[in-house]
Amino acid sequence: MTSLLQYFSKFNPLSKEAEDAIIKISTVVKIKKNQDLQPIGHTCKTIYFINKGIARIYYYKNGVDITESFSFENTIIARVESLFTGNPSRKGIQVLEDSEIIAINATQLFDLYDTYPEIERLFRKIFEKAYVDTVNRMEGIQFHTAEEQYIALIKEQPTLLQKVSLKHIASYLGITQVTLSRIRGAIR
Amino acid sequence: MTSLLQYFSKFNPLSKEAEDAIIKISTVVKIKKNQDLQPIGHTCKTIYFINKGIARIYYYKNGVDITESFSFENTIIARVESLFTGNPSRKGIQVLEDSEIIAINATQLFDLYDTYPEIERLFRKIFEKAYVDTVNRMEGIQFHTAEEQYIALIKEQPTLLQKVSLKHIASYLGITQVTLSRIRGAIR
DNA sequence: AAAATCCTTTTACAAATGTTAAATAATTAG
DNA sequence: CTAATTATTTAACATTTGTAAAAGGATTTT
Repeated sequence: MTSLLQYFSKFNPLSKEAEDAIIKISTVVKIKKNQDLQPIGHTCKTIYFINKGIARIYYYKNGVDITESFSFENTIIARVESLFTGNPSRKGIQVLEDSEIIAINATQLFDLYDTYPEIERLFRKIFEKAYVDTVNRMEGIQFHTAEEQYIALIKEQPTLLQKVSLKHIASYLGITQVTLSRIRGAIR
Repeated sequence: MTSLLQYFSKFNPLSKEAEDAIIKISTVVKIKKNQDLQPIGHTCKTIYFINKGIARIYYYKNGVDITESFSFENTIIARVESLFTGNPSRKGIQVLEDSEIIAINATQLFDLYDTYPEIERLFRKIFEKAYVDTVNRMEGIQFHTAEEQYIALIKEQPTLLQKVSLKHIASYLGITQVTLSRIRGAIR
């Protein structure tokens, strides 16, 4: 759990009691490549922290597998559109290599907010940052070409290319595999 | 300020003292059509609530005016990618008709978080909802055609069409005016 | 090691969108 | 009210992206 506490301390340092309270509602999960951490259709009541590995949020659009986002080591992953609304999610979380994940029980976490304002503040800040990242990514999607985005992606996340299949990267960029292949060809 | 307090109460009812504390750091602004509420380049230190009117967040991409989002009566508008990071924003907020806006001083608001955990909770919930809306909109942008989005837009926000020029709607949808005209022609 | 499966690239063609310019419609300013 | 400006539509053509199918690589399974 050290990496998790270290991650937290970057947002909002916690008292020992608050740290312990979070650890008490968290479990470590080991999960094999290509397995679902959470299946499509369930209501999200867990916030995950990736200790080791890579995960993606995905869903099906007209029968086609779409990757909504990737998450890397030492980051949080959650389907917020279910977590914050209580609605079942049409999205699943899948692990793309053998991974070690910390699962934080969100129901119990939200209860802790009443006792520990510092925990509420911590997660407020964590999700504010995630919100900002999402706004910035939306700008990318909407107003940059697929080629610009692909170039930015391999610059900012070079490991992604080695670990994730191109079809997932293509759907993440909102284009087909064929178009991504063409872009790769054009760059060379 | 009644409408603002009513808006708050839907997220997290406040004590009288907390309400007063927020009112104390808020001012009412009247602003004429097409004026900037906040210009491009400034660091966002204000959260706006639209009492009356319509506003949009916009910026320039290769010299072209792009609408990132619209906001309607009885909603909050803020450039979160500046508000939460302290970075200057490349985006501006413009009003699209004569409007009445409540401006909440964000610096002072964030200070209130220490004294009033209920206020911190209120804005946590407000921005959690905004985050969810953004995630859902991103899904729309990336995986629905412009025509699907336009049809959804006029269904969900029929007033938009009467009040906003088509070029703003086009850039909001990530397409050119010409393409939007074709879509409108095809629907008829 | 061979067979089977999955991933990636390539090709040919179709469909959608962008660009530029002109024509028409609507709105604003004097 | 008219002129000027701005907004919207239409047209012709170029470019991009999608679709479907096939071929070539790579990886996994038996």
